[in-house]
Amino acid sequence: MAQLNNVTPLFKDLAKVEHEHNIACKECSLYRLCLPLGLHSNDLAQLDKIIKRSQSYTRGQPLFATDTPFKSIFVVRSGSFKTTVQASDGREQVTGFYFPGEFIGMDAIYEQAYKSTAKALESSSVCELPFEKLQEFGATMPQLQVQMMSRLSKELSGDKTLMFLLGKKTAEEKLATFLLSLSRRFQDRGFSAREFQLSMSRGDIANHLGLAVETVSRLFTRFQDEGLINIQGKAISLVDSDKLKQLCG
Amino acid sequence: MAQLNNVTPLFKDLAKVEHEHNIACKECSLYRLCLPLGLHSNDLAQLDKIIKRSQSYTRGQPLFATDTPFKSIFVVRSGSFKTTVQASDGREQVTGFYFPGEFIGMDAIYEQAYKSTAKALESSSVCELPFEKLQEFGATMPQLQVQMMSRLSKELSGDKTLMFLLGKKTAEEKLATFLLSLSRRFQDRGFSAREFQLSMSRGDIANHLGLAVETVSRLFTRFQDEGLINIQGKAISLVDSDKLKQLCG
DNA sequence: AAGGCGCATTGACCTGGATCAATTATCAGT
DNA sequence: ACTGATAATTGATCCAGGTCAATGCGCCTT
Repeated sequence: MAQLNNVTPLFKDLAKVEHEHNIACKECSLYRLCLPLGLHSNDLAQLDKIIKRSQSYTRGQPLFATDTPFKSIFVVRSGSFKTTVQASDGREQVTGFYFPGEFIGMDAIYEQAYKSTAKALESSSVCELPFEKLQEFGATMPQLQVQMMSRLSKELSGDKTLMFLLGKKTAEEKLATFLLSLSRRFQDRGFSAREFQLSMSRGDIANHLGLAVETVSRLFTRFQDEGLINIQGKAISLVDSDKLKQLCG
Repeated sequence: MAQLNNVTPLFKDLAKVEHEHNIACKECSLYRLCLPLGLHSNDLAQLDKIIKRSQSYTRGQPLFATDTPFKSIFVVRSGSFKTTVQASDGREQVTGFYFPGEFIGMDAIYEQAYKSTAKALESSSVCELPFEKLQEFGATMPQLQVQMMSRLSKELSGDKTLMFLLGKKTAEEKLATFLLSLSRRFQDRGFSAREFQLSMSRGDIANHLGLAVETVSRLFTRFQDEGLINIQGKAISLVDSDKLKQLCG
């Protein structure tokens, strides 16, 4: 329950020590989730040199904006981010939420410009990977290229799943799926799969799932009434994740 | 109007000559849309050797099925394909349509298994790129890796756009956007942006856009009544693409 | 040319979730 | 501790687009 009331930024503790210091990749607590995985240690040392480490962002601060030139890919170090695409009429779609070890900005490689906006959801930090350097290194480190492609492919695969969710699932299924996806990601990062903080607003969740805020709010209440979850503000606890799993469709 | 009544497979003529012969990449009419773009000619010759060329598929025939091991990426040579993701309850989402020069199967790299199904929409052919070989070559041809990443990134970027469409657009906006996207792709391939054949069924279109078949059918009729398009079966002609552009939102 | 089958169209009706509106929490800043 | 702003909840109503049902149209097969 202590964790439920913990209002410090998500994952802060995970990278607490490293946050202020320029710790090397191989000492980083995110190592096994991150890009360098599988590199030889001399290659890793090389990579280490080009990474701009632990840049900090506060809640709402943009990591990059739409239509700015592409320079770097970012890896979340601590905290969390959201990405959105906008239409000229102001409508926008939250295309993803990003947690430590996840990559942001890969969809900009082709156009050589960011086609989305990334914003911090809380106090967060990233490692910046200058893409040009990454390419240079790739020439001598095929393993790095494989890793990069693998990452791109993973996001692609996730996007297809999201397309299914947006196109075919009901509101209930959407929200259940979303909660379990978060749960799994928290678990992968060594946190409780049962209790965590939602760093994004109800509005962000609704937008991401193609729903209205009111619908999300009502569903949270209903899920709680039905004993599936326990939610209080940003603190959520998955009481019956089996039932939740069934609701995913 | 002749083209409207042309019932031969889409793009057949584009790759007609090459279709039966094992023509080299640099002689291929799709060259400027395809992977080898930007490779040095000796690298290209190498690549040429590993490509399994012009395999043919008939309407409805699967290129690969969900959960089969990942071996190759495919490039459409002629005709067209659709990809779908399925849920256990039978629901499925058409995640994309693919035309000559476009890549299929890139979302399988990470999982090392296809997580979607690809089916030919008409008589079609592909070039198969064995991924393992592609990786080997990548070690000595950084340019190839860049191309691959660029491709992956392009699809990623397209998927985000599709997410916006699925999550935020009205039925009318969805269909208008879809038609113009097709139009642009036909144009890129040297065909008329105004008149073309829809190789996919109304059902496929509806599914892809997160709509019911009936809605798509009604919209086609309405667009025609309003003088925006001319449609007769699979043959469509964009009469007022400016107005159509306005409808995209 | 007749029958059959899948696809497409059209009409009538219904509903899940959006929208509108009114409170009520929550929280950041002083 | 107070306060204004922003986010979240809850209720009432509405409508875009889904569902159901009937019919029409190619197109293939014999």
